[in-house]
Amino acid sequence: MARSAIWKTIANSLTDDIGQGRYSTGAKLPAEAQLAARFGVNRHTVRRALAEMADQGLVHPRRGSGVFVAATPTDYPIGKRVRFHQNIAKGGQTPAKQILALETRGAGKSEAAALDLEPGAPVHVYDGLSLADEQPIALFQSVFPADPLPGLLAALEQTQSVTAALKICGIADYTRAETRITAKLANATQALHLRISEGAPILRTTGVNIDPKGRPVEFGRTWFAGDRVTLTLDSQVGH
Amino acid sequence: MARSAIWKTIANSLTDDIGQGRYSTGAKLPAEAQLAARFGVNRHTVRRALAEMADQGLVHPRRGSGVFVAATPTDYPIGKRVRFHQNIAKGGQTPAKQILALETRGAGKSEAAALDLEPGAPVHVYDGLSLADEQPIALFQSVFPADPLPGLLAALEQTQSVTAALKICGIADYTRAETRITAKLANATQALHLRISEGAPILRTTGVNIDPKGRPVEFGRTWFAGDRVTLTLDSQVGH
DNA sequence: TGATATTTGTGCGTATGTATC
DNA sequence: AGATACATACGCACAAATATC
Repeated sequence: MARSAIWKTIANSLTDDIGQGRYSTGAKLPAEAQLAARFGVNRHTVRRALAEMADQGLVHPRRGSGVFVAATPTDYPIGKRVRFHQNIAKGGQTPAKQILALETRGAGKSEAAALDLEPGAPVHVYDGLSLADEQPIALFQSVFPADPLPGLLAALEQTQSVTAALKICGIADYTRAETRITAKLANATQALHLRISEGAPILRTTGVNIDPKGRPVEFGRTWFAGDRVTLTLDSQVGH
Repeated sequence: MARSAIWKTIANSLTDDIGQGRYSTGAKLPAEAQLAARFGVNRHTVRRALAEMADQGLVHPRRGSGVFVAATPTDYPIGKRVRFHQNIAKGGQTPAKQILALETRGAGKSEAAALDLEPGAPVHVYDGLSLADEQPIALFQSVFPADPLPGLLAALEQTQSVTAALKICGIADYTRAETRITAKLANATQALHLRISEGAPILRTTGVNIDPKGRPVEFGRTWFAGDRVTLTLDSQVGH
C-alpha cells in the first residue's frame, strides 16, 4: 500500500494539533521555516500542507505576519423558532446585542409586501449588532408593523431582545414562516461593524416571523460574518 | 410636506423601469452622464441613486463598462427532500448536470463520520457541476458508501442524477437529515467552473441524506454561486 | 498590438435647506 | 436667535478600467 504524500501527513499532523488544542483559535502557528525544520522537509512541502488547510478554512495566512488558526464558526440553528439568545447560549457562548438605531417610519415596498401592509404604512425598525463572547456575529434589521405594537420601541430599548419586547407587547410566541439565504461580500459599513475586512464573505438571510394566528409580526434581515457562523438546519420538513 | 430627495425619486424611477421590464436582466443602463441629462440633474445625483440600487442588489456597476441590471437569483428550496432537477424545473428553468469526476476511494475522516463508516472504508465520489438554463449554478461533491451500492458509479454515469442512480441501486427515497451553510470566497478552481470571478461570494452547504430506515446514503457538499442562487426554507420544523 | 474614446470611481470645492443643540 | 452639524445638489478634474478601432 502506497503511503500518502508527505504534505498530507504534515497537514494531518497539524490538523490534529489544532484539534487537540495544542494551537488554540486565533493562535499563530510557527513560521513555515520552523515547521519545515521540525518535520525535516523543505519549506515548500510545509506550504503545500498549509495551503490545503487554508483551503479547508482551518487556518488563514497573513502575508508578513504568520499563519493563524481560524476561529471555529458558531453554529446558528435556523429552525421553526429562531431565537438569537438561545441559539448562542446553547453553544456555550455569551450572547449580547447592541442597538444601532431605533425608529418609526413608512414601510418600503418589499417590507410592506413581507408584512402584508400597504406601502408607506408605519413600521418600527430595529437596527442592531449581535455578538457572541463579545465578538460581532451579525448585523440585523428587524421591521415590525407599528399599528398593532405601539409600545415596541420602548420595550426594545429596555430589553434589546425581539422575543422579550414582543412578549411585552402581547405576542408570547412567534415562528419562522419563510427564510431566504444568499452569499454577499461585505461592504465598508458592514465590515466596520462586524470587524471583518471589506470584501469578506457575508451570509445574508431574510425571514418573516408570524404569530400563532399566522399574522406577520417581524420582517428581518440579517448579515452574518461568513467566517464566524455556520447556519444549521436540523431535519426540517418541507411544505 | 417635504418632498423626498431627488436621488430617491430617480432610484424609484429606475427601479420601476427595471420592474416593468424596460431594462431586462443583464442589460446595460444608459451611462451616468446620459441619465443625468435625461433627469436634468448632476451626475453625482444619478450616482447616489445608482449607489442605493447597487446596495440593494438591483444593479451592479462595472468600471469602464457600465451599470448592469442584476440577474434575479434562482430560488433553490432546501427542505426535507432536496432534488436538484425538481428544484430548477419548478422555477421554470432547464436543469442540467455535468460530470467532472467519478471515482471510488477510501473515505476521509469527515466523510466517514458523516456516513457512519470507518475511516478508509470505500466510498463512491461524484464531482460535478449543476446548471440552470446552461448557466453554472453550483459545484458539488457527493460521497456514497460503496459497499451497499456496487453499481452506483455506472448508474451515475448513465443518468447523471443522484436520485435516479440511487433508485437503480434500490433506494427509492431519501431525505435530508442535516444541512449546514456557510459563506466563502471563490477560489480559482471554483471561479473557473462557475464562471464567476475569484473572490466572488460562494454559498457552501454540506448535507447528509438518509434512507427511510435512517441510514446515511449520501454526504454532499455544494458550492453555489452566491450571485445566482437564493436558498429558501419554507416553513420548516425544528428538532 | 497600440492608440483613443467611453464609462465608472474618486476627490475637492461650493452652496443651500433642514434639523438640532 | 445663533451656532453647528448634516443631507442634498451642483461643478470640475482626473484616475482607473474597459471598449473600440
